[in-house]
Amino acid sequence: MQEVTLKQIAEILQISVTTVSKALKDYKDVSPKTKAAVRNLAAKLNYKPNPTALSLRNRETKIIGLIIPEVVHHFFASIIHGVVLEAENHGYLVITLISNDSYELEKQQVALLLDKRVDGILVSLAGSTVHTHHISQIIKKEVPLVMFDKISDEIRCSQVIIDDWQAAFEATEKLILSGCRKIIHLKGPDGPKTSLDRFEGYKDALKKHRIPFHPSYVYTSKNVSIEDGYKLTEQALKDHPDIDAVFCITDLVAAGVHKYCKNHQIKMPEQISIIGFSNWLISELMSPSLSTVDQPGYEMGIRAVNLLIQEIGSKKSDEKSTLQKIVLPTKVLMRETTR
Amino acid sequence: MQEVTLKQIAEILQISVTTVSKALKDYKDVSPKTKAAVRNLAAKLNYKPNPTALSLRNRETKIIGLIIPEVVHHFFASIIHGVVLEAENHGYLVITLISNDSYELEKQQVALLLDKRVDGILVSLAGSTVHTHHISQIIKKEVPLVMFDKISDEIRCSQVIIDDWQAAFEATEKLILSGCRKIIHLKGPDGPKTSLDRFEGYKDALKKHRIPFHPSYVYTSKNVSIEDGYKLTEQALKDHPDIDAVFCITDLVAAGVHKYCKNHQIKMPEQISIIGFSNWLISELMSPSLSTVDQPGYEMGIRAVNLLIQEIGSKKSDEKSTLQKIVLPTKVLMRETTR
DNA sequence: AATCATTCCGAAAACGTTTTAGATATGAAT
DNA sequence: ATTCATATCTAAAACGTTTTCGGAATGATT
Repeated sequence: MQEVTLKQIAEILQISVTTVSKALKDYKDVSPKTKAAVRNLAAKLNYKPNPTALSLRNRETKIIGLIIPEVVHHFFASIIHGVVLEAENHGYLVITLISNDSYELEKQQVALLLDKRVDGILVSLAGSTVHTHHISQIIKKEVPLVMFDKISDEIRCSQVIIDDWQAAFEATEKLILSGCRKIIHLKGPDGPKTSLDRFEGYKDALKKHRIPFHPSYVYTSKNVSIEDGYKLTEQALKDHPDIDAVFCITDLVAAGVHKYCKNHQIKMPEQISIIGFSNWLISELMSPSLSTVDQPGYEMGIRAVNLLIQEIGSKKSDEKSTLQKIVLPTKVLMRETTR
Repeated sequence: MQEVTLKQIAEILQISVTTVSKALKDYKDVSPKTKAAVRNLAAKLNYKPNPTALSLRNRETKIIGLIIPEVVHHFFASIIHGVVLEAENHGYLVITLISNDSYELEKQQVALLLDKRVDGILVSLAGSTVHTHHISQIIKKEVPLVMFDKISDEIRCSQVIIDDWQAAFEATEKLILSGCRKIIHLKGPDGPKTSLDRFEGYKDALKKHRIPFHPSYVYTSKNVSIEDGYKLTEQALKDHPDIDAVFCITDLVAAGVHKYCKNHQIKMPEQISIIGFSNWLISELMSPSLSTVDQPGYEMGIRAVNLLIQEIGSKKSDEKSTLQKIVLPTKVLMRETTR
C-alpha cells in the first residue's frame, strides 16, 4: 500500500508538483479552478504530507525527547502523562527513554536523541549521574533543553522543579510542631540535588527550632527502596532506641519504615511518626496511611513541555530565549503516621 | 551549530559525496587511502548520518508507536519499561501515546502514528473502544501491528496476552478451596475482553465446584477505582450480609474493598477474603497484604516488541509473517487477604 | 598496438516536500 | 506597436542520504 504523494496527484491532474504543493498551501498564484481540483483529489485520496520529507526540508522533526530515571514510579508516570498530553496538544510527539538511574545509559540516550535530531529534550537526571558533560552537549548543539525535578545547577537551562528544601523544611517542622524531638532522616544518595536539598531542609528546620543536629541521626538509603527503609530503621533503632520520628527521602523508603514498625508492634504515630515524600499511591492506602509531601508530577510535565516548546519557538525565530525557572508548590499531607 | 554532513566532508577532502558515503559504508571500490582519510575526518568531526534523510531514502523511521489506555498504573508503566528498553536494544525508538481510555483519543492517535509513518504499532485498547475500524486501518495500510493485553478478536494480528480466563478461574478456585462459598465478583465494564474473560473464569470456577452462580453476586465497577471498590462493597454487604469473599477486576478496586473492611472492622481474611488482579505495588504494602494475580507487564512489553520487530523484518524482506499469539503465564499470589 | 581486466572515482537519480526565480500568455495602457 | 502589469504556471534547487551506472586511468595480456 503506497502512500499518496504530491507527484501522484500531479500526474493524475497533468500539472506540476509545484502547483499541487502551492494549491494545497493556498498560494495566490494558483487559479481557483486548479486549486479546487487539487484539493478535491487530495481529499479523495486522503493525501497526508510525508513528515519525513517535511522534516528534512524544514529541519525539524516535531518530536521531543524525554529522559527519565524510572517509569514504574507514581511521580514519573505522572510526568510522562503530562508531557505526552501537552506535547500532543502542540503538535509534538514524544520519544521516551528510561535511564534506569544509570549514568552510562543516560549518556547513551542523550546521544541517541541528539542523533535523531529531536526538536528539544526534557531531562530528569539519573541518581548516579555525576558529570554533566553529556547534558552540556545538548546546549552546545543548540538543542532546546529543559530540566525538571532532578536537575543540575551546572547546566544553564530552563527548569521546572519543586522547592525540595522548602518541602523538607515544612515536613520536618510539622514533625517538630507535633512534638517530635528526635527526628531521624533517611536521606538519599549524595549525588542528586533533590536529595541534598531535602537534607538541608531537614537540618534547617531543626536549627530554626533549636534542636541540635546529630549527624548520627542521618542514614543514607543507597537504593531508595522498601528494603533500605526496613533495614535502616532497624539500624536506627539499635543506635538510638528513643527516636520519635522519621523523615524519609521518598514514600518507598517510608514504606519500609512503616513495615518495620508494623512488624515490631511500634505504634504509628504514637511511638514513631513518619513522613515520606512524593505522595505515591501506596501512601494513601497503607494503614495507618502515610503522611507525605505531595509532588505535582502531572503539572510538572505540562509546564516543562510548555517551556520547551517556547524555547523551540524562539530558536526558530532566532530570538534569544530567556531562561526560566518554575518552582511548583508542594503540600505536606498530614495523614495517619503523624500526630 | 550546523550538523556535519557528507557534503562538508566531501568538500574538505575535495572528493565527491558519493565517495564519502561509500568510504563510510566500506564499499570495495574506494581505495584504502581515501577510505582512511574519510574515516578519520568523519570521526574527528563526529559525523552522524542524518536519520531524517535516511528515513526518506529507506522508507523507514526506526520509530515504533505505542498506544496504551493509562500510564499512571503499575501494569502499564511496566509495559512501557519493557517496550522502550527492548526497542532500544533493537535500534528502535518509541513514541508513546496515552488514550486515557477514550475511544475518540485512540482513533486520533492511531491516525497520528500512521501519518508519522512509524515502522510499527503496539496497541492496548481503551476501555471505551467498541469499534475497531481505526485498528483495521493499520492493517490495511500494511503497517505491522501487535496488540497486547486489551485486544480485540476482530483484528487479525499478533497478540501478547495473559489468559485472563485461566487467571480468574484459578483465583476463584483458590478462594473456593480455602473454604469460601459466597464469592462476590466486582467486575469491570462490559467492553474490554479482559474484563469479560475474567468474569467467565469466575463463573466457570464456581461451576466446576458446583457452587450456584448468582447474578446478584456480581457488581460492575464502572471506573475501576478505589472509590468503586469501596461503594460496591458497601452495596454488596447490604444485599448479601453473609458473603465470605470478593474477587476483583483489579487491585485498585480490591484496595477499595480492603479499605471498607478496615473501616468497618471486618476481618480479612477471617470474615472476608479478597483477591485482586495485576499485582500492583500497593497490594504488597497494604496490611493485611492483598492476594492478587501477578501479571507480567515488563515481559509482556518485551515480547510484544519482539513480535513487532519480527513482523517489520518480514515485511521488509517481503515474506509473509505468521501471526503469533503469545499467552504469558500468570500466578495467583496468596498473601494475607486469603486463607 | 590493440584488447581486456582491474581499480578508483563521480554524476545522476531517487526518496517527498517547499520555495525561489523565472517563463509564458493575456490584456491594458501608452 | 511597444511597454507594463497581472495571472498562472513550472523548472530547479535544496534538505542529506544511498546506489546504480558509467567513465577514466592503469597495468597486463595478446
